[in-house]
Amino acid sequence: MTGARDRVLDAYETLLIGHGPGSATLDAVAAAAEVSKGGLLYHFASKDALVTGLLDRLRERSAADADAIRTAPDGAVDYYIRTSAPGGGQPGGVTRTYLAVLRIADGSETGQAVREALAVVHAEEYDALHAELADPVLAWIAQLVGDGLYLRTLTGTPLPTELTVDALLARMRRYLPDTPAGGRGLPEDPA
Amino acid sequence: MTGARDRVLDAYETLLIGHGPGSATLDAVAAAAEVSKGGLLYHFASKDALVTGLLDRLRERSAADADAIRTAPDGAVDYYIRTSAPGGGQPGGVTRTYLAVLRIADGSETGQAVREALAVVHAEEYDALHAELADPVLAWIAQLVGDGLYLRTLTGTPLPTELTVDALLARMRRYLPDTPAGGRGLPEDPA
DNA sequence: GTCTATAGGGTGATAGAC
DNA sequence: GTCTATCACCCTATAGAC
Repeated sequence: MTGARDRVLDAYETLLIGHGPGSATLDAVAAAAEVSKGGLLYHFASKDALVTGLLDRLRERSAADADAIRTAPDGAVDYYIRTSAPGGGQPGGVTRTYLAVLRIADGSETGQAVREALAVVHAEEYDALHAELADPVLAWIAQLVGDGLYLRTLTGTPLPTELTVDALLARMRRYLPDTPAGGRGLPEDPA
Repeated sequence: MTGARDRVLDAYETLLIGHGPGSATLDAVAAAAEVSKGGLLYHFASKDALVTGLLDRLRERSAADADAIRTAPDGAVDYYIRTSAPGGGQPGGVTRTYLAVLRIADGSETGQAVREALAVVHAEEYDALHAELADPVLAWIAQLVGDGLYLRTLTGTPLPTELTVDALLARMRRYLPDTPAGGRGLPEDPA
């Protein structure tokens, strides 16, 4: 049985991703986490505290993910693109938390803290990609492609049917100086 | 003096982009548009109608922008990337409307209509890029890079200081089959 | 056409029992 | 630690004056 605190954060993430910030009320979060509203407010004294808790989780997971990017067996770009694509995130990984936090990055007062946390995540991702790619512009392009995929997930727009992440990666690999050996048997790029 | 209807939509966009959907209440929109709440509700009978009005504007502007992409003097990619970068959108252009609509793309009932409108925009952009680039995967990469820049604008994350849109475009141009002649005197890529 | 006033529903937060 | 009950507030939408 996982702790109530984590269940609450999981529920908050799920509601933010699936139904947006307007539906992620304290009542709805408590219900989804199977806690009473009072129980929720025992763990997180206010809605701001709930947001702060989610940001803390984001920072933890982002740091762990930066390591995962650096040590990914098929290379940083492969890992980053795959985890950015719709459905690519693991439960418990950064991706879900990141997508949830994106939805509360508004211009409000607490939104400021959210944006600062996101800036840190972006910088960590970039550094991890840069560590493998050396070329700053190339690292940036790789990150932007991944971020574009995040935006697709965010809006729920399906990927064009004739385009696959494998094809995307195969093409990007062409532009990269030299990714670590082997690979996972990607299809050859037909173009 | 522009019509009240357009002023209301402008104000709604501004609030969505600057302070998020939670702050874009009818009161706030009316105040920002310098109309009374009753006056606002005369033009848009409900909040849903306001959203619908914004989606209509998005569709109009997206169609116009797809043409602009196709006829851009420095090429489709140049145009798309530049208008996607933070600060690249013109007032009255798609970019602002698009960024505003992104914020209301939740999983609610009206959110469904929002997501469908966004899917149309994405498809139109892709087709316009594809028309110039021929290669589908390349068109997709160009679009994703632009979308990554949108995500940066959305979260307010500043671009890494050593990275400029000009450098990004110079590098991407290398990968493109052959962009229309001339260009705007872009700096040579130092790498 | 544009406004004021108000009804009705929902949200965040507190108090206090167990 | 977790729950129920309740308050004060804000938001959407309507009714009706001008």
